[in-house]
Amino acid sequence: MPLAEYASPRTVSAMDLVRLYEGLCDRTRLRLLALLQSGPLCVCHLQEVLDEPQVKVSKHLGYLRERGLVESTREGNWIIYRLPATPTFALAANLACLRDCTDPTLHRDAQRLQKLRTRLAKAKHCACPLHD
Amino acid sequence: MPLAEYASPRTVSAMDLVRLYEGLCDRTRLRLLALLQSGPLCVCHLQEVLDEPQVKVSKHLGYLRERGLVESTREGNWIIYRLPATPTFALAANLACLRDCTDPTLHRDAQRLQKLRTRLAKAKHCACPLHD
DNA sequence: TCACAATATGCCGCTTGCGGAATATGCCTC
DNA sequence: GAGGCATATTCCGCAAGCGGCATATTGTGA
Repeated sequence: MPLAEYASPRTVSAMDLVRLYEGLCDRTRLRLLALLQSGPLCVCHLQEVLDEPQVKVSKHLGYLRERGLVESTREGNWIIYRLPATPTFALAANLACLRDCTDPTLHRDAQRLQKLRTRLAKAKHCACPLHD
Repeated sequence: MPLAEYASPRTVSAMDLVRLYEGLCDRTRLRLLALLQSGPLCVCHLQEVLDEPQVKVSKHLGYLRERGLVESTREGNWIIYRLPATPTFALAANLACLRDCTDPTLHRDAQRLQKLRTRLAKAKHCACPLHD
């Protein structure tokens, strides 16, 4: 999605930027954000793709949510995480940087997510509402 | 300066990005980077504009230098800090965000720097080689 | 109401960051 | 080479981040 499509104001305070960068300065959180760029996901799928313990994924998602880098909604037992509907310009710019990032782990994550998606599309092994 | 003028590769590793964001996620460091966008500066001038203790300024500059967000050269007694000659795309993008940032402190800093520059241009109260 | 599934929270130990006081380093001048 | 200036480094104490274990919360379905 080109940056111009984001309607949020370009101008923010310095502390807004600090909060953004606090969210971005961890490898696991960058992996989560990279995955969410392909669409909303529930925690269990993020956990499966990252192959990290549930508590670790949950805490990092909470950290991102506190700082407005992701949003979440509950759907039954599941909590769906997504990128904000109208991200700030700075967030959008850094998500674009993340898309350009050539990193073996991010690449592997993307592949694992794609496999997960096709697997769920065929045989619904998961009750997650994203894959009805 | 438009982003397109930066020749550095767009692609970096995830850890490169983490190191960048570690440098960016502090208010004092954002103030330093904002000031350096108007050109190289020695520590004493940065310290004067920020009105912060010398050790604090020096440590944050060291932190930025370790992560490649600034470069430094010694000139006699003075050490001149500047933004990298060829910043990464991600750094350039975030410096642009910083320029768009409307923040009272950043604004005050910019004004203080301008006053300092004109003062030094008139009567050379400072031996700093940047103002010969 | 009970068991279960998905997710979050509290606590602990470890590491890192941050600010400040004191001290060290490097360079210049006399 | 002694003294002074600009800057960096070393400790210290404190706060915050991070990972893991255990446990709590919230919702679902029988």
